[in-house]
Amino acid sequence: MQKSQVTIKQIAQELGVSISTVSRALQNHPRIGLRTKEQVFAVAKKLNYVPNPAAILLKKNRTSTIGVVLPQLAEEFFSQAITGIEDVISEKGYNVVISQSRDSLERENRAIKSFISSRVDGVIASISAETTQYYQFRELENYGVPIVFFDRVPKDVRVNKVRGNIVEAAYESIAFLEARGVRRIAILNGPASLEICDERLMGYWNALKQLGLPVVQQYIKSTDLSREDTSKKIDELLAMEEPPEAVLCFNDYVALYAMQQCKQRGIVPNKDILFVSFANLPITAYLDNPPLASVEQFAYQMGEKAAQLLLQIIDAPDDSVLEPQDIVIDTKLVVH
Amino acid sequence: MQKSQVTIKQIAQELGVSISTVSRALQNHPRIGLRTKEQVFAVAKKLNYVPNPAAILLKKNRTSTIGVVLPQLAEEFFSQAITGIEDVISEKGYNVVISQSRDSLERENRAIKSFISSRVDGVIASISAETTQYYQFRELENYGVPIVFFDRVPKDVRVNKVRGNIVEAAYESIAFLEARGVRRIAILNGPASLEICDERLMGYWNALKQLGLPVVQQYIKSTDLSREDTSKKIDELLAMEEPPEAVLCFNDYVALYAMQQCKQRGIVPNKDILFVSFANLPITAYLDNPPLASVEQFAYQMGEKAAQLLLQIIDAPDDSVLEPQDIVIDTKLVVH
DNA sequence: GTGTTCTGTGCAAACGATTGTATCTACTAA
DNA sequence: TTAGTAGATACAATCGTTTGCACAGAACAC
Repeated sequence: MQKSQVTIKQIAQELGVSISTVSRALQNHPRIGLRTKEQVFAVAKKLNYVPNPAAILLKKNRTSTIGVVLPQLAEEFFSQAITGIEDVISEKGYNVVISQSRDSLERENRAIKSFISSRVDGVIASISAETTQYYQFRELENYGVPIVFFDRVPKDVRVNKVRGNIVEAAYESIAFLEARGVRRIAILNGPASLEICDERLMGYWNALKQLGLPVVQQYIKSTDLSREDTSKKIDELLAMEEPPEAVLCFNDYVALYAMQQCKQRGIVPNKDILFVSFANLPITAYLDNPPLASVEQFAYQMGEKAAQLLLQIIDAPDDSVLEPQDIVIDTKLVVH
Repeated sequence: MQKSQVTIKQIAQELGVSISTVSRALQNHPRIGLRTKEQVFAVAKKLNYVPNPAAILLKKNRTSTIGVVLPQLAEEFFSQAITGIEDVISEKGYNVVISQSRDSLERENRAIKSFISSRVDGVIASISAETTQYYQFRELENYGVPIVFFDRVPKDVRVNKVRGNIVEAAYESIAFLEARGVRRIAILNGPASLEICDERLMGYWNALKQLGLPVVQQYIKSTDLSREDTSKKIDELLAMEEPPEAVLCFNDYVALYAMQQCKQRGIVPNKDILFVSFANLPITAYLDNPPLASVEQFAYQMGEKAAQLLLQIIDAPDDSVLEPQDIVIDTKLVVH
């Protein structure tokens, strides 16, 4: 039943040439004659030859596999990004190994360890909500595995990043609300360890100042992205003496959690209190009462860019020193 | 910067023993003395030794990698299933390579080819909407790669399957509607090539007969799962002289497409026409007007079972002949 | 006829681990 | 004392492929 492994040895035997000739022929080596090449290809096809990746890896030290670690696939943003990555990478003959951290540092570390032992050629990562230190990623670098971060990129470190223009998007969101006459605006941000949270805050801040809106310290909340924490924080906002008229949320999930909590408190979202968020998930199109507006971050494109950058680094000659790149992708505020 | 690969050879040198001793020590071979073992482990740890998977594969012909091909990760059902698969499989030291077919036969075939050339130890698949023939999967079997299908399993073939109890779920859904006094019930099914579509139809059919509900040929529609086709089919139903009072949909996405189309036609879903569907996606919890009820299919559990079955087959001794298994997981109708 | 330059091919040593068999030492039992 | 045995380790072949080097023959110029 089981096909015995076809090797170049068998091809060589069948043709009465040596295995080195076969190997070179299959690689289109210029020193091999045209006729020989044709014969080799014909026999290879006939025998259904599939090169053994292990042997190639052993010689070339390349797995043609890249590892991706991200919070969770169930978030459409990430599954779209994966699709972008896959499209770019599979075109170049690479495979993708995916691991979900589910926002747990421990899972993230496990994934990285597994990437090291399976010898991936590179890693694309979007860090977990718990991640504040990067020694585990440094470990990858020690093994010479290049890394590109996307969306949830670490701050403070010189690394390759692909991310949305969050500062501007946040600014734009606030301006959008201000144009509607809203003045008291809160922010339900994510964990402070993420650079993209700083950026949201910065855009928020800038906008408040430049547009002359009131800056209230208690309007600024950060959550660990869980439903529970989000509910708690929105409750705090609602309980204030002067609650905000609008909330800028870290992403659509946070907005949905918060909006549900509002409903439970008898407050009608987007009427009594307005919501604007990030991600612009396709599912929001099916909501009767989606966030007023959401920042489209072009996840697919981000995945593509990250993959392209990674491949570029992998393909760079070993002695070339590459400066870490910081690619910023423009976002777009979509009004629902 | 780049750590040179640490090999057992270096460990051997450091200790002044032979590489075979090191190899056996690392595998806890009984023939190696306790003291030697301890020393080997200590040095391995010190040098940060990571075994080279290629070399092991070359000898043992095992990649410790399994391939998963499914329609799309963005569907929460599938990302949940992946999570179940990952949890089971990573515990046994396996990796997962994921490929999305996006319901295209060509992409599915490409994924399988790539699985063959990367020598995965096994494959878990949920077939694309376009798939009607299975020769590409047979190809995998030719190479001795075991396959387990889940949810979207092929029909007519003797293969390993893990699937929901769809016949019963469909029956139950119809009974649920009948109990509410509904009599004219249509079905918006998926492509006929999928066994799970047959089963939906069978359950639907059985229920209509046993409950004495009218059987109308034009009430039975099948779609290719796309938004366009779904809109077209629901339009046909709405345009009938005696349109159905309720529609049983292939899954929540189909239901959402259909419901949106209804709205466009000025018909209020779940009031003018009722919807019941499959999948019970978490996102429906955020809808103001979700399908009236949805069949929970326990995707995570399905993924787990599929992974367990696959590992069991992989671990079975080569000469053992295994009967294909058909594992059925109970579903549950969740009323919203 | 001798050297030079191509072209086309083969030999054999890697890559890093596993594993059957051989070897060496020390100890026990007769 | 000596054969026998068990324990600990080493040797070397092997997995499938790549690749530097060697080599053979043909074509060409002088």
